[in-house]
Order: sequence, then structure tokens, then C-alpha cells
Amino acid sequence: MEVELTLPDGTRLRVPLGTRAGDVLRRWKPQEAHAFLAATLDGQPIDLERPIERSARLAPLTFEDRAGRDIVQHSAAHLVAKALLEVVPAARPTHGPPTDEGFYYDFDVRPLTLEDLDRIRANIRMSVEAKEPFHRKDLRRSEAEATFASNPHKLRYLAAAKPGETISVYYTGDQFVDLCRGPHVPDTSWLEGTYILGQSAVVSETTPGTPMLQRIRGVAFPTRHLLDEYLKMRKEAEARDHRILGPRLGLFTFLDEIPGFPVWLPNGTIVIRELERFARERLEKDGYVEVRTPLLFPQSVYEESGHWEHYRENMFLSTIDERTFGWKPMNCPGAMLIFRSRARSYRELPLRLAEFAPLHRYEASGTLHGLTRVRELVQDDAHLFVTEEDVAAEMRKLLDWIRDAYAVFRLDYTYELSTRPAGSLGNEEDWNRAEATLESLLRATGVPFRISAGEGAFYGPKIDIHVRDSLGRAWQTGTIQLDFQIPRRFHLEYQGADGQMHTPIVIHRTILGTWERFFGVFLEHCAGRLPPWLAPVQVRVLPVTEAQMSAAKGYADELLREGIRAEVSDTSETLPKRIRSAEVERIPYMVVIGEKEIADGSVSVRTRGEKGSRSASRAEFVARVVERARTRAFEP
RNA sequence: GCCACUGUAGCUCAGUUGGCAGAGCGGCUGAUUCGUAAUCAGCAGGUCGGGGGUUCAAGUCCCUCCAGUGGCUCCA
Repeated sequence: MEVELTLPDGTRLRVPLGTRAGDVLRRWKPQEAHAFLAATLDGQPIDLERPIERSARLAPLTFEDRAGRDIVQHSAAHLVAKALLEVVPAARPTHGPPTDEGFYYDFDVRPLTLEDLDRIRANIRMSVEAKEPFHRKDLRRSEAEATFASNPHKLRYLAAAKPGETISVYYTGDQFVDLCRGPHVPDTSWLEGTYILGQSAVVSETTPGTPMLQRIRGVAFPTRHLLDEYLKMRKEAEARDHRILGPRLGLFTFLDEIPGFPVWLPNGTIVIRELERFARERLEKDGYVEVRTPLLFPQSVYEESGHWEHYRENMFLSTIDERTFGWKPMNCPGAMLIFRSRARSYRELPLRLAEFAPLHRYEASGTLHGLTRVRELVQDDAHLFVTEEDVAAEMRKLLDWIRDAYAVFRLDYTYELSTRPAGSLGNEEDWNRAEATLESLLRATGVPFRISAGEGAFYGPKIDIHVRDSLGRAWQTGTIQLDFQIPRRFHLEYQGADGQMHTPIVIHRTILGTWERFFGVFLEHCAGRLPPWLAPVQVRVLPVTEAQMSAAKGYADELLREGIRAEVSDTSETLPKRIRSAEVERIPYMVVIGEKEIADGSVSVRTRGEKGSRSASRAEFVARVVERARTRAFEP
């Protein structure tokens, strides 16, 4: 009996039934076969050693394919499990999937120490050198249950398998066997670049309420060389860490006395002021009004808003005159009270109230992280009071705003649409209509988005914006949330054209999110090289010798008069040293003034990061800096 | 909050089996007046994260608290 296999380039090969996938692929492309680590049969991933039992489409998988990469990660997870069992035989493996970055494997085991990890690493090296094969074996359910009798986690997975489902196990070498669908790389030599990133305790995903599992995280590459490249990239990313750059550039700092509360230094305060200016320009254009409300509200207001019930654990509380006050974690209560403070007409809608107030949120100590997770923050926040007919138009304006704003920072972002959670308030019809509106608006933006079913707030669906830091960690920045509930809770109403009273819909929204998180991520994105409009010092004027000092000061004054943040370097260091200092401080423009420049009324301009200089007239350079700052150009 | 790890000068880091606390950069002072990424010299700067313990003796060993790092949970 023969089967016919169709390869990706259209080639058809007839081979005897039961021929291994790897053998077919080697015959097809002998020159490239060394890179094949698995295959797909009619799109389904399979092992190279798998016998083929029907005519089908067959294609190779390499590390370049996402599916192939995942197979390497997942195989490495098995390798880690095998090593851990040899180091700590009492450990019970649970599951070990690939992730976006690499892989992890969760174990039911005592907490692991660095020594354990070292022994695991050594064990992995031995396995890789021994080139231990991965073998698949199909088992009957009873056989599988006997094999994993001592591991309740695996038994639970078995119990969850569908009645007719094939149950397969994989051997790594002779001893270690794991319940797994596969496929895997042919042998452990494919896992030469396996690297353990760390360990942590995790809450069991499958069985909440059980003791914590220990997770080993890692990343794997087929060669040592590829791993080295990855490690080099990571090291470069670490050099852009905002927690290092911020204090070094005098932007912000963190103090032991006030964990989670960032301290904005003079340079950083300039940046925040510019960000607020940026946000306010658009607020004016888009018909917003800005308000200021207190930082503290009494418990009764939070009871009305729902925060007392849903958010109290995250609030700082104070007692004043025997009453309990909470430091506001969000701006909504103030906005609601303003709307309610007098009778409202439909003619005032949409009413858009913006507020940039410090917010306080009690975050668990272990979650604090530089500027990206703090206990005091400021959002570019606003609350829109709208009618249902307004929702789509307002949403579209917000999505345009987001597009424009993130383009200025050249930041890539993705959307997440979170839909109705269990136990939500309000009727299903409102939810469905709102979700459909949001989804079609998102689709129209062309920005990648995913839907998180059931992850919406209890009061309405939301759209979140995600960006990534230098190490690839995703952070939520902006958010747009539809709220049908809070207007009802506060008994908000306006008089319509029909003379009747109506309840508005509220849209909570931020564009960049919080200055803290957004700036932390952006600082890493630009590696500290802030665009001219944000740079605390935009121009440093450098006299070649002291003889040009007064000319340099005169020119700096000229720049200052044009609204350019300029300063003169007046130390007695050599010019190359002062250039270096300015580069290290990431100042966008360096202007050198020497005898020659004084003679012809020019300046010598060096742009950050560029070797050498070019000559410009004094007026030309002023005009250039003003223009780059006004247009918020990304590069100097 | 949970698990592991880390904490020596402003920063980056040395500091033998427990035996007198160091370097480079930065800072200050002086000299130098220099043409696009580091001029030279001198000086200052540390309760070795805090507290407790073991020891003749603790930066080093033990306990505890604080802060940080990587994850987890949660979240802008």
C-alpha cells in the first residue's frame, strides 16, 4: 500500500504506508533537512518519527516557524521536568507549556533554591550532550492511569480527556515519561541553548485553593549561538531600564522611605509639564473642560460609587473628625458630583470633564515596579456624559486621538476588548449592543486587538491599550470604559428635548493612561533619548575656550527668549569631555562656539548621537529647534 | 501579599577558610584654555540596608525587620 504526500512546493511523493514523516521530508529536501525539527500533516503538528498512514499534505517545521519554536520550548520544558525529577525525586510535574517568550513548567514540590536550579542546569547539560531521544507512545487510559498513579495532577488531566481521545505519553531518554500530546524535537541535542530564567511560586491554574506550585521559567534555542544572541539582546534591553535611566538623567527617583511613590526631580517635572501641555491642547480642540476636585472623599461617596464594595482593599483611608475618608483611587466620584451639582439639560451633552489629579492606590508591595506600578499616579483622565446615540461618535473620536497620540511617541500598541463578566450589572441587551459597537469601531482602526471574554468591568465593557517595555513585558496604558451603572448609582439625570428626565451614559477614559507608567515605558522605548519637545535641556551651548564664554551666554539667552530650554557649559573641562557629558546626558543639541563662529556669526551644531557637526547661522538654528519642538518631532 | 534571590561611598563593583573597609567613575579644590564621546594632580566621601544574636573578634555565620530584583496574584 502506498500513500501520496503533497509537499509545500507542490511536489507529490508516493511512499509506502507507514513511512516516517522525517524520512519523506529528507528525501524531498536533503540539503535543508538538518533544520527540520518536526512536521505538520494536514496542518497538524507531528513528530518526524511518526509513521504516515494516509495521503495528506506534509510540511516541515523549523525553529523559524512559530509552531516549530513552540515545539522547541515545550520540549525544553520536558527536559527541565526530567532534570528536576532527578534532583528532587519527590516532585510532581503538572504542566509545561510554551509562552510568548519561552516556556515554563509548574511543579508540585517544595520551594526551589538556587542550588536546586544549578543542579538542574548541570543535569540539562548532561542530557543535551547525551542526545537523548524523545519517543512517543500511545496508551490506553488504564495504562496511563497506572503510569501516573502517584501524580494526582496528571490523573486529573487524564480524567479531563474526552472518552475517545488518544492518550499519548512521551519518553525523554529511557526513564522520564510525561503525559503529553506532543510533538517534540527528535532528541535533546536540539535543546542545546536551553536557559533557565528563574523560579517563582504560582497559584495553581487548574485547582485554585490548593497549595502553591513552583514554576521554573526558561527559554530554549536549538543552538548555543542563538541563545548567546538572545542573552546579548536582553542585556542591551536592561541598559534601557527606566529605573536606571530615570535617576541617572535626573528625571525621577525612588526613595526607601516612600516605596511606590515616585519622586519627580526637576528634569522629570519639565517632562510631565510638557506631557500635560500636549494633552491639554487636544482637550481644548475636542471640546473638553477641565475640573479640579478634592483628593479625599468620605466613605459615603465611595459607597454610592461602588468603590467601597469593589475597591476598598486598594484604597488609602484616613480618619478626620471621626469620619472615614478615602484617598481617591480614580477621578470618577468628583466628576459624578459635579454633574449632579445642578440640573442638566440635553443641550450640555456631551459633557466632557477632564481632570489630572494625583490618585492613590494601595498596591501590594510585591507588585510595585519602578514607574510602571506605583501607589501614587496621575492619569490623563476624563469622564464623558453622553446619550446612547453619542456613544459611537465619541468612541470614534477617542480612537482617533489614541492613534494620533501614540504616533507622536512612535509606540506600537494593541487593543483589548473586554466583554461582559459573570455577575455584571445591567441588562444583557445593553451589553450586547455596546460590545458590538465597540468591536466594529475597533475593527475599523486596523490596530491589532483581542477580545477577552468576561473580563469587562462589572459596570460595562472596556477597551484597553497595551504597550511593551524594553524587556517585552506588556503594560496597560490607556483605557476606555463604558459605564451604564455609575450614572444610575449617583441618580444622574438630564432633561431631554422631550421634556422628560433621562440618565446619561458615562465614558471613563484615559489616552496615555498615567504619566508614570506611560513615561516609564516611553523612556525605555527611546532609550533615554527624549524627543526635543520633551528633553529637559534642549540645547547645551559649549564655548571652545573661556574667551567665548560671554558670546555663548549671549546666544543661550537668545535661545531662552525663543522659549528653548538652553544652558551654557561653563566648566574648565576639555571640549571633547564636555561633548561626551552632553551625549551621556542625552541632550538633543550641542552648539559649539569658538573663534571661527564668533568671526562669522555662525554656530557649530552637533546633533545627539551623530558624529561631527555642521555649521548654521544663529537664526537658522533657533528656527530649527523651535520648529522641531513645535511639531513634536521624534528626532532632533 | 506569595516564592526565590539581592543589599559594601552618589553610581558600577572588589573585599581570601571570620582578623585594620578598597578601586574606577562622579563630586570638591587647584593647575590646564583645549574644535565635537573621557587633560592632569590633590582632597573629601562608608554605623558595610536597620535591629538582635553567635564569637576574643562579624562586611563575612544565624534570626528578624526594611528596601529592591525576577516571577505569581492583582492592576493604569
